[in-house]
Order: sequence, then C-alpha cells, then structure tokens
Amino acid sequence: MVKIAGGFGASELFQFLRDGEPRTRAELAQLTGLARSTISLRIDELLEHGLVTPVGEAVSTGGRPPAQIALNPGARVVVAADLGATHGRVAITDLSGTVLRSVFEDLVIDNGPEVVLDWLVLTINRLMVECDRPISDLVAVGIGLPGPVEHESGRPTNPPIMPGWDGYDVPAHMRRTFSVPILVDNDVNIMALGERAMGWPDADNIIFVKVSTGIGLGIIGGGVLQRGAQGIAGDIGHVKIPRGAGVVCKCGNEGCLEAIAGSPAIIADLRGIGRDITTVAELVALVKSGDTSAIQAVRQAGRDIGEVLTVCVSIINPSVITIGGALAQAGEHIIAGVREVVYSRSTPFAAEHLSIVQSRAGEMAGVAGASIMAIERALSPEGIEGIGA
Amino acid sequence: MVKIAGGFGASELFQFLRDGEPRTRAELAQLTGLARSTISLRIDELLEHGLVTPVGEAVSTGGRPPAQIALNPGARVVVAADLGATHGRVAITDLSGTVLRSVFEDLVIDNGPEVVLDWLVLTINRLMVECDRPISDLVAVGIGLPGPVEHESGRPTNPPIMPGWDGYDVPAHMRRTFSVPILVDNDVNIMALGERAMGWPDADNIIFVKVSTGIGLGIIGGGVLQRGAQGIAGDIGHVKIPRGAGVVCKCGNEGCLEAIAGSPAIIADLRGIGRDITTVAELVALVKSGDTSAIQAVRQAGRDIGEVLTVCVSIINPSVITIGGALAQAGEHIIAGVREVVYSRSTPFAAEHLSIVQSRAGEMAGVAGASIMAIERALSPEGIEGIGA
DNA sequence: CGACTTTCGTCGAATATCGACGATAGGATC
DNA sequence: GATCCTATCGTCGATATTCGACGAAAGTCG
Repeated sequence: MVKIAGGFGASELFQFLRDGEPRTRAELAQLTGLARSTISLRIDELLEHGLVTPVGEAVSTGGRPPAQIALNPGARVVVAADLGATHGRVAITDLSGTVLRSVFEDLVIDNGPEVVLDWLVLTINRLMVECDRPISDLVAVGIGLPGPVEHESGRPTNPPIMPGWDGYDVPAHMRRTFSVPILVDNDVNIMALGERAMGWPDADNIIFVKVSTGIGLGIIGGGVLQRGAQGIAGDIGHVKIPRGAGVVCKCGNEGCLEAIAGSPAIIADLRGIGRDITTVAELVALVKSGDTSAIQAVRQAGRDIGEVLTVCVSIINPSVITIGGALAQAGEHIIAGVREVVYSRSTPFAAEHLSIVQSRAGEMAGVAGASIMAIERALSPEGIEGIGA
Repeated sequence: MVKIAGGFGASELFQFLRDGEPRTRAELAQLTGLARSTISLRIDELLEHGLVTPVGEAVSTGGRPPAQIALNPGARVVVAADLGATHGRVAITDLSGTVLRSVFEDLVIDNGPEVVLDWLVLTINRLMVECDRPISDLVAVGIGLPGPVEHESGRPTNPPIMPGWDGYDVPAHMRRTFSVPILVDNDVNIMALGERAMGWPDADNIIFVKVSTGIGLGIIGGGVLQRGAQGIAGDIGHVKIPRGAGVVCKCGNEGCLEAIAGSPAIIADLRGIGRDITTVAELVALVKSGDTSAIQAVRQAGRDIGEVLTVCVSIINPSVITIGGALAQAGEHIIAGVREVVYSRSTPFAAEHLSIVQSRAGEMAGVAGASIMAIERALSPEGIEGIGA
C-alpha cells in the first residue's frame, strides 16, 4: 500500500531539516505544531539512522541552552555525473552537495549507452572505494546528458548527437548495479540547477546560458526547472537571427544562432583570417592572450546571443541571466556583448532588476546540479522513507 | 498557531475529492491509506458542511453497491472578474467553475481603483442577490487586470495603462467588504488558466496569446503559471521584429511587435487605403465580410506574431499555443499566419507535437481563469479550513 | 427464494500524541 | 562562588485518534 496520509512520521519531520539549518526541538515544535515530546521521539528516530546530528547548543535565553539539531550531510552520499560529448565528470557528494571525490576523464559519448554507462558504473564503484564508503551509503544517482531527455522516464529523445542513445532506458541500466533512484536530465538543465544552488539560491526565475559548441538555455521559472512538453525547452541553438542570413546550419536551415555564434563558427571565422586554432580551448586561450580579432569575434557572438536573450527576457522575465559553458571561460567579452544588446533592447522595467553575469558555478555547474537533483529526490518524503526513516 | 502537521482531517480528505470525480469510501481509503471507518467519519463531517454530496451508487461487484461521494459544486460560490480597459465581465461561479450569473458592462479603468473597485463591489452584491445566495456563500474572489500585477500582494506594478492603479492594494480594498481571499493577476495570465481548464486540462506547457490592442502571452510551464520575477513574463508587445524597422512605437523604441501587429496599427493601415474603421470590432467585421485587404493585413499580423512565437516555442517547448483576444474573433486568418511561420521555422521535433489553434474559451477565458484561480485558493487545505471543515 | 458478496455504521481495542513533572544545565544575582 | 531563576530535555500517565472486527444492510447470482 502506498502511504499517502497517515501520521506525522520521522520522514515528515525531516523535511523541516532539509535545508541544513540547525534547529532546536522547540523551533521544530513551533513549525510543525506538534508537542515537544513528540518531536523528541522523532528526533531520536532520525538520530538512530544518523540522518541528523546534534550541532552544539544555541544561545541560552536565560535557562538551559537548547540543543541544536541539523541535517547530517555525511550520513549518505549521492553520485553526480555530468557527461559531455567528449568528457565526463563524475563526483560523489554528500547530502549538502559538497564534493567528496571527483574525476574528470575523456569519454566518447558516441560509443553508445552500454559502453559509457558501464564505464560510469565502474567509475562510481571506484570513487566509492576511494571515499571509503560502502555502496549501501549511496542513495541516489543524478546524470546529465548532452541532449534532450524525457526526465520522467530518463530516456534520451531524438538527440542530435549521442548515436545509439535514442530512447535508451538509462535508469534501468544503472539500476542493474545500483538499486537507488536514478535521475537523468539534459546537461544544460542540471547546470541551471547547479548555478542557482551555488550562486542564486533565492532566485525563482533564472536563465543559465551554455555557450560552447552548441548554445542552450536552462530555465528555472516560478522556482521550477522548465523542461517543456518534450524536454527540449531552452533549445535556442536553431533560432533564426537576422545577421545569419545566408549562413547554412548543419540542421539544414539557414541563419541559426548556433551557426553564427557557436564555437565552431567563431573558430572557422578566425581560421579564415589566419589564426591557427581548432578547439574551443585554443579559442579561449587566444582571447585571453588579447588577440583583437578573437575578442571582437567573441563579443559579436555575445551580441548575437543577446538578440535571442532579449526575447527570452520578455517571455520569462528572469531576475538573473548567467553565462556559462566552455566559451564563457574567455572572460567578460561574451557577457559584454550580451549586456550591450539585452539592456538596450529590453523594457526599462524588466532590465532594471535583471543581472547578467558570468556563471558562478563554472565548470562544476553540471555536477552541482546533478547532485542537487539526486539529493532532492533522496531527501523527499518518499526517498527518505526508503533510506530507513 | 498555524496548523502544519497534525492529523488527517476533513480538509485533507477533501483534497482527494476536489477534481469533482465521484469516489466510493473504499476508493478513498485506498487512496489515503486510512481505514474505511476513519474515512466515514471524515465524510460525515464534509456532508454536514455540505461540501460533498452522495451521488447515486456505483455498480455492484456482487454485493451491496457502494455509495459514491463527490464534491458538491453548489455548496459555495466564487466571484470571477475580468476587467479590461473599457469593459468588465463579472461572474458568479460555483466550485466547478460553472457560471451561475454574469454581467458584461462598460467600464473605464482610467477612473482609478477606488471608482472601479467600488463598482465591482456593488456588482458582486447585485449578482449575489440575483443568484439568491447569501454573501456568506462567497469563499473567494479572483480578479484579472489589464496590466502587470505582483500576484503575491495583489498590487498592479508599473501598468502602462490604468493610471492611478500603480501599487494600489486591490485585495485590501475588496476585503473592506468581503472578508475572503482576494486573488489578483494579469488578465492574460488568467486567460491562460481559463483556456487550459476549458480546453486542455492535460497540457502542462501551454501558451495563450492575446491579440488585441496589445499583444501578450500567458504561459503555463511545467504545469504552473509563469509570472516571472516582476510579474511581466509573457510581455512580448515590445519585442523587436525585422519587419518593424523604422516604425515608431508609443513606448519610444522602434520596430516593436505591437506597433506593427497590434490592432491600432492594422486599423491605421487599413484607414490609409480608404477603409472607414476605428474599432477592433469594426476591423473584425470587415475581415468577416471578406475584405481582401483586411484579411491580408490580419494574416500578416499573424505572421509577425509568429516570428516571436517561433522563439517562444524554442524556449518554452509548449504542446499547445492558443490564440485569443478580440482580434482572434476574426476567424482563422491570424492563426493561418502564425502557423505559416511557426511550423516552417521550428525544429521538426518541436513542431511535430505542437498544436496551434484558436482559443476554445473565447471571450470567457478571462472569467474562467479568474474563477479557477479563486476556486484553487478556496479549496486548498488552508482555504477549506476557513470554510468550515 | 436462499446463499453469497460487498458495503456501511458502530464500538471496543490499539496506537499515537499530548501535557505535566522532575531532572538538567546554564545565566543572573548578591 | 553559592544560590536562585529560567528554559530545555526526557519520561510517563492521560487523552484523543485511528484501527479492525462485527453485525446489519443491500444488492447479485444460482
């Protein structure tokens, strides 16, 4: 039987401690409306499972100082995996999202799901051993993939890259080894989650822009991640922009944003005027070296992206836009281009409270978000139930 | 004390009956995990308050046929008000959203909040009398206003029209007479709510387009209404489109969508070639009469709006776009223009499962949405608590 | 028409929650 | 530094709520 109603058990009380803030029993009684004695019973239960710990004492208000209870982040761990086209980052984090151990390795997503996910399983096992943690401490796995994912089922859908992954049941594969919840999502989506967690915890409307080979948006609107009807919300790489007239995109259309402002386009342009670069890393290095043409090209890309973001601002009305992805490593030039266009085109009221800044989470945005996604599930009332409370 | 935890009272059980579907006691026991005897106690409580009623019997499965219990929509009523710049529609609806009585009257929003809201109060009182309902049956009021509203506080913020309304505490004014929850939102937002309820109950990602004097979007993403950081999400009237180059908008910029595709622009164009029209209604009539120039103008407006909607599709990835507002009354011409652009520009995958259709709720979208918003609040656990369960 | 099946309402039993009380651990006062 | 005061903590009996069983009720099926 699925327990929906029923009493106020330890898992329900635990929800009031999820944020990591230490609280006294009295505070919890106030919050929940239960008697202090009942709270104590629940706390004992949670203490037994190690999910919470006493955290010193609060200041006395004239009598015996109240003991503070807080989430014990080290009680369990989750896996956060951010898989790209050519690299993968896998981390073990505790329940506060703190990375305990991580690896960044080459990886060929084109090898297909069997090979890649088997590698992921091995890597997780290895990291768990290195952390000196039994597998039983693992309570959830979050995975980001470089393409559209139907989040409910965890299956990639129509990915433009990732041959062999279309419709593959990623959670089922992972559950063959780890019998815990497996959460899968688009890499840009989890980056948005990570970015919010690390930099803008109070922002309910935030847009994360990934600028790299492709250009994509992770959108948090009304406090929740926006995935859209088919999991392809934020897929702005093939929006048509005026400056792209005549430029053919690999998607078959012409004038796509990606075909003008994506890193391959910028690199090709710079090669055309004699710069010997082929990778994004080399492009970033060239910009950082102060090469004027490269700087101009990147700034123009920022302007082009800004064209589309201006419309996003009108539609979503975010309070923050953060720019991340490999190309964002090249300093403020892209952002300067974005700002130039967005601030001049948006209505004053919308622009007034809008921050456009570089990603604070940087390269860790992906694993941070995957970790959040996994923790969120693990600590939910249903998840906690499974853990043992 | 705010009751947060505590037992499973009648208000909690009520949540399982909110959808209006009749259920047997056994089904409710299954759903909630409570014993049948406990369910019976709660049902009795709800029956006493009249919030639910027995609805015949379900088919016997070999024994005594189970009695069906369902929400009693007539138990209470809510007020739904859709106030525009020059007209207002006010309705009394039951808890299923069925309109019991409504009026559509001229109204000058420029008269300011005091005058307009006093009129609203009088109108509500009159309608309640006409419905033969005591004021005590009223449990919530939903109001839509033609401008940005900070929904949490119910105050208009920086409205481009509605002089005198900026920052006015609408709920406080209404509560002077009706001590019930007062919900206020942008008119386009409530139209989106109404449209979904009346036409697309299962769509979690839907865009409602209001095409009239202004052009705005009501966006439901991930199942929740998207309001944005300042309540101006979906405000696409001043997005720049290429065809608008050189056309000055009343906002001061040039090339705004509204300055090209809004009804004043279309009317001005048609007057320029000798058509004697001044109002939207006349424009609609002209289109319906088969005037080729008018049809072409409206279709072109559809294409212009489609330009912006194409970007929306990439960003939001909706499953439905519905076109409403005064101009949408002019038949399929606008929609044809929108489809023309959106379907040809969007990625095949996004376009494949996207329906672009005329509003099903039509002129009632606003009050339908305001009614939903009010009912939603009234039937929530906190709201029901206040009603008496 | 009687046996069977399933639901409904009631009531005692089981369980969970509450409130009070003494113990505990500091701060305040002299 | 000893004593009083205050506020929290853990325990335990009292209380309220929920459960499960039982008989009555209301149909179906043979």
